[in-house]
Amino acid sequence: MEQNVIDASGLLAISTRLQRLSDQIRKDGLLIYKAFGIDFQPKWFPVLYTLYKKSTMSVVSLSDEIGYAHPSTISLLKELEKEKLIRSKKDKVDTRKRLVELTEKGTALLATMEPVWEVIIKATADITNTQNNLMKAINEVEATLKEKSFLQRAEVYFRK
Amino acid sequence: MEQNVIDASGLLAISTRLQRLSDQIRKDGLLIYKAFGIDFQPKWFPVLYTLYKKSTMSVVSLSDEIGYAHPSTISLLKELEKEKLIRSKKDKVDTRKRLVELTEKGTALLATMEPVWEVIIKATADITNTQNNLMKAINEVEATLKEKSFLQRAEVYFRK
DNA sequence: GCAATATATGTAGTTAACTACATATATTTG
DNA sequence: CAAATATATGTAGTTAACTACATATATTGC
Repeated sequence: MEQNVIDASGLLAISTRLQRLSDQIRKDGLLIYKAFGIDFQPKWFPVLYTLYKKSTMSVVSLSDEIGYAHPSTISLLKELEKEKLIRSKKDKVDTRKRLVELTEKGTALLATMEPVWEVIIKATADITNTQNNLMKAINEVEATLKEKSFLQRAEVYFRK
Repeated sequence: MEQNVIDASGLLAISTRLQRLSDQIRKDGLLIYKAFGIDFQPKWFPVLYTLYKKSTMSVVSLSDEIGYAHPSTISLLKELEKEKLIRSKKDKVDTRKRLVELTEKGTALLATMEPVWEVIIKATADITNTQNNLMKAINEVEATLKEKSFLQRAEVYFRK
């Protein structure tokens, strides 16, 4: 059981570790879509999946839903528009808003992806089905952080 | 218990979730160092901490240790050299190698950081001390992935 | 002991998120 | 109802990692 210095530093490097794992999973995700012959980038997933489930949304509500800053969403939408997977129109009631939806091509693509998602879900269940479940741990940590931020918690120990 | 579409997609979005959490923790980390009046960026942590523990290392072995691609390490080292926190010299045995070590300033900085780490360790223990322990979950998942990659696992379900 | 291969370092350019700022429209308030 | 404030979208520039490629030195194998 060799261990590197960063692992040994335990909790200190948690952010680094999370990022590394995220990266690894994303890259494998790309390979899986390729293996299925589907022209799809994992980074598109949050936007497309949300539109698939909610049909029409404004830019900001979409950003909130997927947890991205709105400029990130805008640049994804530009890319998806170029791919003709989504389109948008003005909201007639609130003209500030731009309403985004899947095109027929987009809907069709997502339909072909459903079986791939099933495979991904199974493979991910596979890897997270350990003593401490990663998805559950993330959910729990995010809930804990919502209650009281990391900084606020640190401040308590700081004063002691 | 409101839930957004991405959360509801469960395992599919795991990479996105990991990244978001990593970012949040990193930002709070930066605030904590600031609160302690320490001029330090969380991204420096892996390199500096490893040098603190191992004294002298080559660029590639350092990269392996912290799990980064070597160009990432090189650019961190450049930055740290500008800050006069590290220095480097040629290996006399293998002249390809550049040996990196902390300067006195670097060592001094890290010494002042030890109490901050304690606070960070406590605060992180706080947030990860949930039913499913995040650090343990990460360790377990990484070990599982080392055995057999995500793609290889997906391929098994693909064939079924 | 030289040719082929492997390893170490470095540079250039990419990526996918971010923050800060700008502008247009809606909503609220005195 | 006009001024002040809030919200929605968009642009520009930054960041922190990456991959691909280039070069120099070391090691291996015939």
